[in-house]
Amino acid sequence: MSEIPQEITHDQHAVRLKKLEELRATGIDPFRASFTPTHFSGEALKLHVDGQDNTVSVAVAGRLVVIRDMGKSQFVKILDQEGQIQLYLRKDVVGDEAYVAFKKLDLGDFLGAQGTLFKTKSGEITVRVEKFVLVAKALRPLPEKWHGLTDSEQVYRQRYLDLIVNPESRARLLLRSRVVSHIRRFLEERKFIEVETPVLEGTAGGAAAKPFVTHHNALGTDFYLRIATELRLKRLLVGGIDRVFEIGRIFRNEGVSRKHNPEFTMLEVYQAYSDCRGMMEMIKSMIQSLCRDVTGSFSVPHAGSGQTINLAGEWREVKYKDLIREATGDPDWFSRSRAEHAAAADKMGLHVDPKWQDFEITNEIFAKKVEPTLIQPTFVLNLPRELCPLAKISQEDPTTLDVFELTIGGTEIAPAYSEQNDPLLQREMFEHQAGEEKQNIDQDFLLALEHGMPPAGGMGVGIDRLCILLTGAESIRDVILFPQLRPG
RNA sequence: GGGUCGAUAGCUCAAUGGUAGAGCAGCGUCCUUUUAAGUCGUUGGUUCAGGGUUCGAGUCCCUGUCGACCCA
Repeated sequence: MSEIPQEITHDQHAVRLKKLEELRATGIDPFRASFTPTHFSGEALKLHVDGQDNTVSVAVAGRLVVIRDMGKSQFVKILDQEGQIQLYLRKDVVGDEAYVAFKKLDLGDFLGAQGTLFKTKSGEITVRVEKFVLVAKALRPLPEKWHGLTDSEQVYRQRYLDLIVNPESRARLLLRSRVVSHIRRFLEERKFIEVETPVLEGTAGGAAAKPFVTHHNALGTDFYLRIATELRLKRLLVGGIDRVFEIGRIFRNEGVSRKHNPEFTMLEVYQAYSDCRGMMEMIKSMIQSLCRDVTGSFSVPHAGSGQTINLAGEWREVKYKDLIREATGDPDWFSRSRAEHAAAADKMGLHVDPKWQDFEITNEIFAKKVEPTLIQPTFVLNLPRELCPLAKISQEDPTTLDVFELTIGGTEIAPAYSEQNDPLLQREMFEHQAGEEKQNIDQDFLLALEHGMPPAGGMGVGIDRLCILLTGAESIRDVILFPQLRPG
């Protein structure tokens, strides 16, 4: 797109500036008017009693988004936080002078209006305006009313316009706030305590990801922006906070795509005396309560597959190794050599990096051939032990971990572990990490573990991805108010 | 990082290499229950930027900027 105009660049802007000057010439400062609404639009609409027109008086305020001028009367609509409400103005009610002033208003202006509620012929509850005031002038026009704003760049860069003219965007982004709020209440009811831990860290641990680096001038030190909150929250388990969570912004210095924003929001929850199983119950209850209380539906469309995701009832549980055996059609997959795995992966059309270790080849098959097919909610259990150094080893199969990955719509929504609390084993797991992706070792975290950490279940939930799932959005950018773009 | 596609009026979109248009918005008119209100008239363009080809470029070529999608 072209640059956002800063100067007077078109006639509509010039016309509005002229109107502003005219207002000021008559002693009105359209940016200093005071007005106190009594109700939001949604509240006002509920006050009308059927069959009793013009008995309830309200004062509402909002942005003028529709004008239907009918000569000596007008129907207009204003938009506030709760949505639109229609206003009806008559020349014989407000008076000649005020009516002329009203006609000079522009779409986009903020308006305060006081009047009584009635129902129109076609059944719309409307405010019959007695008094109004221009509370803030808009100097630039709104996007087109029917198509709204479709230019994706402008939608993201000028989100305020998107919110004004695209009701579906507005609903989707506001739903996110309700999701987060609901999660807080859900966890608080279960006696979890919300904390805030540092974004700036000396060691970026808790995950394998490239961090952003920044510099602290006074301390003369580089810091990393956190890539997970895990190691801080586990220190709090050590410190005696048995049920703890953080809904925190995480930063990863990696690609930007439909599924990735460099900063995103993750819920991490840790519960002492619980485990991976406990986390399974919790995530299922959490998501199902969101369906019940926030979105109002247990089924969501999945754009990629055309399927409908059903979040109700019990969710499938399946072991990682079984999924791999199924995908490769090889019941003895895990007793074969790296060379055989590489050949098989190649045959499946996958690119195999020669540097990869054996488990990384298998995991590529999982990522490319298995995960995308897991549309309905699926707990993938017993991941190979190389994949995460922070989880407990499974007792039934010591080559695997006591963990799950909840996958819905072909995307990982929440990984969870029975947390490793053996400090010696933890150190060993860190030091013997395999493969390309290695976590940094946080020595103070190991020291904390040596003081003793209760057994615990822990889980990370990608809030952005959860919102994509719940809203049927096609991109992470559609659930983030201001997604990252190249500076324009 | 690589590939494909895109950028034209405030917005949404047209325009065989040959005079840049429409709808909405704006401006002016008519209309006192409209629902994308309707009616009559009308203003508005550095076609993303910079080069090139051509008698002639919104259109073809090159470079760049920004975006979308796919791949790594």
